[in-house]
Amino acid sequence: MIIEETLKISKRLPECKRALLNLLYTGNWVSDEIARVLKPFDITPQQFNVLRILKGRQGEACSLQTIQDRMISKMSNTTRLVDKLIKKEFVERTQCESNRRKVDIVITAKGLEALKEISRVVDQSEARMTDQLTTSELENLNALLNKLRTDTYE
Amino acid sequence: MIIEETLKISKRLPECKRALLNLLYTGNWVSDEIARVLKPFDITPQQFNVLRILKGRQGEACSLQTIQDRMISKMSNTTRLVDKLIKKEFVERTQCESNRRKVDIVITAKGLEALKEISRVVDQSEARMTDQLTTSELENLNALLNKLRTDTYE
DNA sequence: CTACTACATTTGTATCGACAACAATTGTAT
DNA sequence: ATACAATTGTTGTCGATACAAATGTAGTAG
Repeated sequence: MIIEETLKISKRLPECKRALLNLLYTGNWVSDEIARVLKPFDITPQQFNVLRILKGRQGEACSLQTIQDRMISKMSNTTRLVDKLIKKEFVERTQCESNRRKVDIVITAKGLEALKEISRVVDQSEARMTDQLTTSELENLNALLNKLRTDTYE
Repeated sequence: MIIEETLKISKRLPECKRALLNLLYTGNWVSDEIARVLKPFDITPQQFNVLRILKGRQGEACSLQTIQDRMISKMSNTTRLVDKLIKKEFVERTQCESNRRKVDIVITAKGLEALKEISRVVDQSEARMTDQLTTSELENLNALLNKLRTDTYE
């Protein structure tokens, strides 16, 4: 269904507005679905994202700044996001030795375990959401999104 | 720049995960930019979206439910979002005559005026964000996003 | 008419997030 | 060495948001 139908917009939009609208709408469609499957595990998409980032580091510690940089949606307050993960005992925080301004965040065994379990249903959900597109269409989509973000003013 | 580079992900992701990650990241990239240009006008993307929806109705009243349905990102509390627009005198709320459960929301002259002014800078921003893609690439992107959302289970 | 269900919005509450001020540490220039 | 700026993270505050319960209205079955 084209985006104007979905949002019941009467007149046809210029292609540039259509694309951005479609991108935002589809992005929300995806993140709502992810949030929905995460809900039973009592974890937010942001928290899940952080756990994945930490797992990707294979045990190596990570500063808040590094986490921030790698998050899908940048946050203004990573401290308190990580606090929630500490409360759940999914991560641990220690002061960094070499630079005492920094903190070292690492994922715990419990965090890895939880991540593994949650990833199963997220993977399923992700596969289902993309099953309308072939691999080459997905590649095409990736290429277009990358090109879109190539801002000459940056 | 490919998404793994941008988010510094070491291993190459399966195409399906790449696409969803890219979609979410690029969606945030767009909405952050829109929020940034709206900021000086002291209006949120959501509020701006509602004003555009109401303008699209050409003076015809709109219920909260209708607004909700047409919003890019669905909200759990449209009442209070509209309250903010009322406080700014951009919209007016009256009880619907034919069905007193509903409320009629209409955009005011002041709201239309503000929307017109704000739209100028938003249009510019939108044009700039998409200037890396040709019209046919934008059409292609739209088609892929539409196809992605074609969920067989809905 | 009454009871019951569905609908549309509002309100209460608890959490989340943005933003700015603050604190601690490190780097740098004189 | 001292002063100043930059980096990194934390905390306070306030507005935004999600979610559930409540309110008021409409439709419907008996």
